[in-house]
Amino acid sequence: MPEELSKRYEPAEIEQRLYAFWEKSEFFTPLLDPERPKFSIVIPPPNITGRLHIGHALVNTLQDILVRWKRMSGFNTLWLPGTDHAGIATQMIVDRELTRDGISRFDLGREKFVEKVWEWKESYGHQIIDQLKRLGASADWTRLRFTLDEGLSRAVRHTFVKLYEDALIYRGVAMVNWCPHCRTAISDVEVEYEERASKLYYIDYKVADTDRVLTIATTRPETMLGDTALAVHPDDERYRDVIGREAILPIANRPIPIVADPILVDREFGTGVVKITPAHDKNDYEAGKRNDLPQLQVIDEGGKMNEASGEGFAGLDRFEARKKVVEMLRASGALREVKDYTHSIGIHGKCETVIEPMISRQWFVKIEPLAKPAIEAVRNGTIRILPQSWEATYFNWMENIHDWTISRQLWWGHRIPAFTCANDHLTVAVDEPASCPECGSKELTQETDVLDTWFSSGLWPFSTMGWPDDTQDLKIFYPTDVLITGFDILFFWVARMIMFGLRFTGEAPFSQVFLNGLVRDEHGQKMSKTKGNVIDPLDVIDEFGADAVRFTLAIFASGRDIPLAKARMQGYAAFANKIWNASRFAMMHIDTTIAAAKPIDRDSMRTVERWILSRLNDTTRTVNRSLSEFRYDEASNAIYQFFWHEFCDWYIEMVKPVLLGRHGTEEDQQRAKRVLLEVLDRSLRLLHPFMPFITDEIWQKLGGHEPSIMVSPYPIAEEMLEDVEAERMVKAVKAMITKVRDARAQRGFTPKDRFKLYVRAEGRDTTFFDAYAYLLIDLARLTEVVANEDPPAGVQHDVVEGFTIAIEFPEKVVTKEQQERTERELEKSRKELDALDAKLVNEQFMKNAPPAIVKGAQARQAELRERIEKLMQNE
RNA sequence: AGGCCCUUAGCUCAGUUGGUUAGAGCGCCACCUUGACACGGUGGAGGUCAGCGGUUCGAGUCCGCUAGGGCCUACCA
Repeated sequence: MPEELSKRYEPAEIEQRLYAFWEKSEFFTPLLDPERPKFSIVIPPPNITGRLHIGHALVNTLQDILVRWKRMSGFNTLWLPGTDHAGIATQMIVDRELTRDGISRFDLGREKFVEKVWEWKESYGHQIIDQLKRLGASADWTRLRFTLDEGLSRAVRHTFVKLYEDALIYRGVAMVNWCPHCRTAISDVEVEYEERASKLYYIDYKVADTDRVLTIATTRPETMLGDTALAVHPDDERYRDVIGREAILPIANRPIPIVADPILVDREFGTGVVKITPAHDKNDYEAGKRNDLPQLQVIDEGGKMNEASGEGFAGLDRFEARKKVVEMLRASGALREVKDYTHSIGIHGKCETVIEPMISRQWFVKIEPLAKPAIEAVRNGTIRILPQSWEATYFNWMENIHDWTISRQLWWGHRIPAFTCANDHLTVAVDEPASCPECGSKELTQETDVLDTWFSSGLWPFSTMGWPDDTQDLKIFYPTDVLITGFDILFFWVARMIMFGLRFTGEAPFSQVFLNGLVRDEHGQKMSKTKGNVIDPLDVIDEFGADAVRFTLAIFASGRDIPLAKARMQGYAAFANKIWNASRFAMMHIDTTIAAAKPIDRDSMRTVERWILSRLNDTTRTVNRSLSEFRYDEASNAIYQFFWHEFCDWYIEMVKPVLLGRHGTEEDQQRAKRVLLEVLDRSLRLLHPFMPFITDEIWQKLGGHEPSIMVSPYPIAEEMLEDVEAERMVKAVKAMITKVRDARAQRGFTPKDRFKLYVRAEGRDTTFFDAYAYLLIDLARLTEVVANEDPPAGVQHDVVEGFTIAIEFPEKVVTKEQQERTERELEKSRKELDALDAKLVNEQFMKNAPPAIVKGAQARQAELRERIEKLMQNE
């Protein structure tokens, strides 16, 4: 006998207790059994600096649903969790803490600082993991990894050395994206472009030894201090005569050459003359190399003007310098014009600082040889990216990919395993060599730069399993099956994992990638603190329960962006309560446990029982199919509709007369209890991946074979449970009941008022009425149901699902609204019939349409004719 | 500039390979404290599927154009 439940579902206590139970029971840890079919997935490692936001909640809910589904479906399932050291972000946080204490990291020195960051990590780095647990994430915490762990660090060094030996990593001087705030180089993908309102300054440059003046346009006048040439298009008639001459750089009064460059200069744009600053602009850098121009750096690593920028400028911030340059130009009359101008500028996403292009010595990955097989893997279907439209984006990026700047001038991260000896010989090795292999020098210094964080996360699917060692985990769980992550890190992370995975393990690290959309607010706006529309997952878990939050995220997750509203969570919290109460009702009647229940004798079942099992079966099929296609929305919606609107609204109501002893035999009641338990049990198991807490709480009380629903088998659809006849019959009964309720309401009667119903079902077995009259009486609240008998004159007829029905109301109270509605319905039916009539005499239709469609149309035609006829009799 | 996506009920969205009467949640209106649940029940209103054209026996669904919106990529001074 199951225990009783409280009247309302209270998630807080239950969630905590159950999660502890699951974890203690080691349900999250798979077996080391290579014989069993496996399912594996790795978490997109959240930054240790992170606090669970709604995006994390989404991506981890989606993973957990998949993982719980697969685990219950018999797969030896591993969800491998971990965190990312997040180089810049973490360093910034600890930096800020130091600033608060009045010191800088430079006061501490590198070693002490890194120690400090580790301390910070120990104190705060697990916060996000605890928060994932609140969501119900069933990851195997015994395998928790961190990108800076010794094991993963070794994998990183190993990779670096391999790539270096294969000449795919090189050190070189090039123009990179430099963040003056973080004082480090960053890669192309880390630069975000923003449209900003700015100014376009037109500046006059005098041509030496002539009267000519050339006007150039620039958005960055301060960089003119580093100009080393002007450029025009070689075919531009206007400027042909000045090519090869010199221009005088205003302010600095320096002569600079005027060169011809067809690549840099667009004749149509601006004045057709361009200033060239090879040290502070990507295009100019290239143009400088083409034209053999000197590179004059005028801005330093902190974004301040340096000595070379000239007297009065050195030490000035680049934006201050801009103002000063403009002032001076204006004063000297060289500033011809200033126009408003909107253009996109590069920003460092982490700190919002405007990127300064700089020439510096960095480490790079030669990416093309890695990209090629990665493109091929997606092209030939080894890896599928879903929704598929992302594949185009992937190809577009991979085919135009640039070398990857992997060195960072930070202290927190994987220090590049490159060593330079006193004689300047470079050695790259996994472990620090005792002496220089070339000259034997013992004076070795390690490269101070660290690696881009994404370099280590790019190895995540296999570094976390123990690579480069040949471990059990790798043998059993690699490659993984699916990767679920946000589309915003397709380039940062997914592409790099594919490249590294193929290169180092010879296998694609996963066969499917599901990219989920962005969580937005209810009006499709991006969530942001300034807009005040941020939904904090921890708050809503407190408010509505983790199950409701998960379900809300799931029911929207089709791969598109998710418009999230608290109202929806409230709705699904209500759903949880509905589940709770339906179970409560069931438990009031069920007198056995799942484990002790006898198998159902299917032959003895009545139509409504066959119907609900048929519906459940269909739902089961939909859920399994949808989940295999990442259609979380479809899957969750199917269960929701089934549970609430078929099981609760209809089946429970239909079974009440039997359960409460108003109808049927003792045997009927026993069977009804058994079916009720069966449907509840299977529904809960279907629901479990979406709503793990409430389902387990109830299910454990129902006494299953296993200690928890999460280790019980997931339902699969069975062919034999489909029952077309039962579905048709119940559909008709439901329609009749609805019709009666509607007619009653339209006439202004309340549910207490009971009437007599006449049903005409020509040619049907009258046992139908013996079997179902009680349902009509009970659910439609009738006095009696009379079969195949004419009602007294004046009683109105209607036709429902092939049955003619008539309700005997005490008097003909037909309101105006009622009359109008009937007329509207009649009109609609006539229109539809006209269209059908036309269709069915159309030879083309009869010839081309499939027989089932034609048959359907004919049946509909017959029904409409009868309905119109009956409705007209009423008038 | 190139690419991708979107436009269906008041709001937010589903709608499989074209096929009977276009659905859901919330919101709205009316009624109901019926022995699981008022976080509930019952019934109802509400849509020329952005517009135009085409293919087809048949188009929300396929094709083209137009309008509006979003996203991504790109070195436009």
